[in-house]
Amino acid sequence: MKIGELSAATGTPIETIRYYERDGLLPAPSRSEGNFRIYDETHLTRLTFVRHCRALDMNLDEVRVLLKFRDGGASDCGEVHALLDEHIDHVRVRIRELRNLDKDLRVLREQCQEAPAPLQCGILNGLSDVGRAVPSHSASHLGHSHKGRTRTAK
Amino acid sequence: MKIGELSAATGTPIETIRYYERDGLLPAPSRSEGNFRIYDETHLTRLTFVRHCRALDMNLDEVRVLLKFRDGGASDCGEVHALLDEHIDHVRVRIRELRNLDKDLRVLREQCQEAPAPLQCGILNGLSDVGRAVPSHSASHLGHSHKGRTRTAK
DNA sequence: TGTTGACTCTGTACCCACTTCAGAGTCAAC
DNA sequence: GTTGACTCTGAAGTGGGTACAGAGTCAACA
Repeated sequence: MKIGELSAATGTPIETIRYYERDGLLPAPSRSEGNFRIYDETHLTRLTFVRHCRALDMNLDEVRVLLKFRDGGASDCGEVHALLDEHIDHVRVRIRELRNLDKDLRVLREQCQEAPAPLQCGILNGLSDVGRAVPSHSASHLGHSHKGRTRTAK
Repeated sequence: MKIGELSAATGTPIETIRYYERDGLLPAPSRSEGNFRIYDETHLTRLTFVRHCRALDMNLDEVRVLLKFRDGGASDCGEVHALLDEHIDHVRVRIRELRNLDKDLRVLREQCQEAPAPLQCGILNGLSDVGRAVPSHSASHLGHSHKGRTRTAK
């Protein structure tokens, strides 16, 4: 299987596959005479595993840990459960943060329902207000609500 | 006001203030004889504005747009409303995504309640399953649930 | 006056998880 | 033999900062 086929089979951009190889998540495959990467079933399964983890928003370090367990690095899977539970906590914390954010944004939005001159706009003035405390909802170890990623395949 | 005072007054790391200046979000302030940056009230207000926007999870491009309106770049603030409404949509989409993620993670977690050998662990096997579709909840333009940021001040 | 220590300066590199690009090589089909 | 799709490597860019190194500034205290 060449890289394009693996890409299509897993919905992973080719560049990402090569990146995973450089990063040690995928073992370097054998090569054809013309130096093309040739993958087998084990690569397909492993890449699928990685992509499932990523789709569940795990970072690559977490994926690395799970891969180690998958490769037989532990006698039971208690640590797998712990990692997953912690990850679930991360996600829930982030949901709470974003809900608070949503509330703040709604309050801000209501400060200017009409469309007056910007100088009178309650939104812009609200954002400039030095006295008002900055809401700290997004101060956790969790990431943004912006910036695209995980564009499935090409 | 020197940069350390501005940092304390707004809860913004010094390096971030210099970064905003480089990035054009804050105008270059005047300098003291010893080449220290000297800020006034307008810098304080502007930086506060930027930090409020960031606390609401807007990206710097959105902040730039709002700053332009704030600087008098529009006759009414309809566009401010539009930007805010769109941002609120972003946040809500991300909340929905994360809820779906949470559901998927709970399902996965239930596939292995005991702690058997990793080879029998339903979680690891579930993640490896090539047949199972990768859930595409996080395929939007929105970001991660991981990776820390916005550490308020120092 | 000298020295300490807190503060500030510039410039560069690093973080994550990719993505994009340039320029070259490979290969099957026509 | 040529076309065009595919693949290769290596380097640089993305966002929004963070983390240095090494040098300079400055007020306070002895």
